[in-house]
Amino acid sequence: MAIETMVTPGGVRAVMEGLAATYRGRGSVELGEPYRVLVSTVISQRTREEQTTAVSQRVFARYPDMASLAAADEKELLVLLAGSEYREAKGPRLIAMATILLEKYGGRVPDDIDALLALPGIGRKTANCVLIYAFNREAICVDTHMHKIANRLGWVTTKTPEQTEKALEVVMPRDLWAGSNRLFLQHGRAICLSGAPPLCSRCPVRPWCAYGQEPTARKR
DNA sequence: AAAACGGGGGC
DNA sequence: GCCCCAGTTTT
Repeated sequence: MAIETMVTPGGVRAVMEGLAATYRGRGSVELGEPYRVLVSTVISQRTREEQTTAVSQRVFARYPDMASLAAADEKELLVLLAGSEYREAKGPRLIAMATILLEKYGGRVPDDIDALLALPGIGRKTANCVLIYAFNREAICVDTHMHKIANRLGWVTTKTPEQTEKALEVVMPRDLWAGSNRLFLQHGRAICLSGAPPLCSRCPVRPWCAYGQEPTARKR
């Protein structure tokens, strides 16, 4: 019979501190220029970090601002996007997005969740990332790693990332929101793997984890 | 809520 | 060749 562990803000903080002590950045948030944050975050969708960085550098070198991206040739952009997943959808959406922002917002990135969500190619994950890294806002950006790990820890029992976002808003102390995504991303890549069994024996927060208590790892 | 979308890189 | 991967959109 597993020990029932109530999830509390204090318990969440303990785990977050364990992750912060382990991973790069320590849970701090590095801000960036809004245009670059927006575009690189779209590029990062379903794409590994190394490829995101490489592709973003190429795109920024060719399209340094909103106006140049709005005026981009689609074929040319598609070539630069090689290495980013779903590039054939992202290319046209990036141009459409930049065009809208140029016409309706003077080329600025809106500091508003609903305005961001209304843009083509922008969902909850990307919109919250932009609020956090471009505007230093307190938001929770739930990607697949965060969704998976929050469920494994036993913090939430949710089916969708949006449900996870809402549930975490309740149990996670607000000062930890913005930096949480980076920590969970690194943890998910290094230890708390998606497919194969997670590497629980090397996990810095195993003592607090529901999944880590199970005698035999099973998929979840 | 589940399926479609769709390709580069690592093994 | 096979499988995985910082989601978004459509059914």
